[in-house]
Amino acid sequence: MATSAFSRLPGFRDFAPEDFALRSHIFDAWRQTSRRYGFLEYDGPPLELLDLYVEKSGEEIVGQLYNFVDKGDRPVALRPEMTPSLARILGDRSRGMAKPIRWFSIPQLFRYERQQRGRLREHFQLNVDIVGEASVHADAEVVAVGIDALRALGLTSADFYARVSDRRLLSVVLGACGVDETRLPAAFAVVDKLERQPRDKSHERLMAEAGLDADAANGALDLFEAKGLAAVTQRFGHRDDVGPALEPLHEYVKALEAMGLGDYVEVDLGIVRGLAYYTGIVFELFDRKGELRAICGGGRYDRLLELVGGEPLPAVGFGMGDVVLGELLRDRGLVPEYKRDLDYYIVVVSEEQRPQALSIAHRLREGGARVAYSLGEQSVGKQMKAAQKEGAREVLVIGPDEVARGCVRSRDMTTGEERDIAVDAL
RNA sequence: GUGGGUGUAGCUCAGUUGGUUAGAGCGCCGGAUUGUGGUUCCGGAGGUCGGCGGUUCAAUUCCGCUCAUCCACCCCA
Repeated sequence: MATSAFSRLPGFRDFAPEDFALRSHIFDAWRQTSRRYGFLEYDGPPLELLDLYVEKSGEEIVGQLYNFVDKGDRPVALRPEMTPSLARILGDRSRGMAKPIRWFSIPQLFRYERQQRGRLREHFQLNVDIVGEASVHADAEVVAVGIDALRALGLTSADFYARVSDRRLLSVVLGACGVDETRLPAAFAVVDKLERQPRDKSHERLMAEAGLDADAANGALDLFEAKGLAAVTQRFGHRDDVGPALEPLHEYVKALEAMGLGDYVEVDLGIVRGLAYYTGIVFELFDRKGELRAICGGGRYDRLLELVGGEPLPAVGFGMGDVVLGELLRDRGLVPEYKRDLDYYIVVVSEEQRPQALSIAHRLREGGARVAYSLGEQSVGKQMKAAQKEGAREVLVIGPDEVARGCVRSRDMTTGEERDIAVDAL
């Protein structure tokens, strides 16, 4: 493979028109869906102070950031996610804003990691957030946007589904299983890994890291493998701590069912999500075949705004990346065929007619039409070929005869039909 | 960051058990067709066989390193 002296940085993409078409297709669906729910679009700078990320995720995340010291000696980083920026932006102005705040954004995000399928060093992510509303209906609304954004791209419940959990419920269930409060973070980490490691390994870790005995660990694993809320309700529903903690998820699922999105939702307490700032219901969208990484992930983060120095406001949101989504659309044959599209191609028979051709082209363009013509001197046959390649729907031929008669010869490129059109009628 | 697979034309891939000028299809450019596209036919351009080094009379082929890419791990925004 011939490599130019300036190769593309690993994990970064070029978007030639064919690639850009898919990107636009995805962005259009994201924007239209978000707006249908009343969300407003915003953006922030791609470069932020490093501390914004260290603050909420801890020092260790720095290893995955594109960070450097700028010329003003400020430690800065390319944004790896949007939520901290959102929290910062709102921190400055949320006090004066009507609640709930419904905002969305499509930022390009960066992370310095080894790339793999569905995971690059740069991607675009739809971020949808509701700030200032603690009701579970905000949680339901947000996940509904995520589901509908995918439906807008032609995906159905046969292609993907949401797995939802609630960290508060998970905490009390683990407590009921016998996990000591101080061991909860460790237990969360084991639960997060449940699907990616064999059961006996999880069992071992629950004992070693979460402090459970063999029976308790088995009981907990049975509970998580059962999915759904039934097993938890049956076993712990009567308890004062677990019983009430089941309510939010029940209401959440009921709301989504009322929207007609019940087929898309499955309760699965094994969904934890890595980020430390989530405080309540969390969810991830996966392809049904389980071939790809999570398409989307989010949840409630009621303390983040305060943490970043803003007004204490409850919040819920998600991020949906364009990379995994693009893979899924490709796999399901849902990428629209790329085709060039032009309203008119003007064929100039000889150079004497070029001024008339330019005049017509300009008039048509002012009317909003997409118009092109050969920029060099070429045979009519060549120009026809070019018109075909550029996807022209109609060709306007202008030669000495046409000029003499004050018309152009129009050819419909689909039917091949030709007719004269008076120049004034264009 | 760790381990493994892969790397031949713009794209998808043949091929070379180490031996003169490395091939196909698609795409691109030109011609048949100097006032009419799609089809067809003919022709052409395009490759330091990812890079560097080693072994050899000879390396695209074997070896080492490196880079890129893919998979698993790690991590997950």
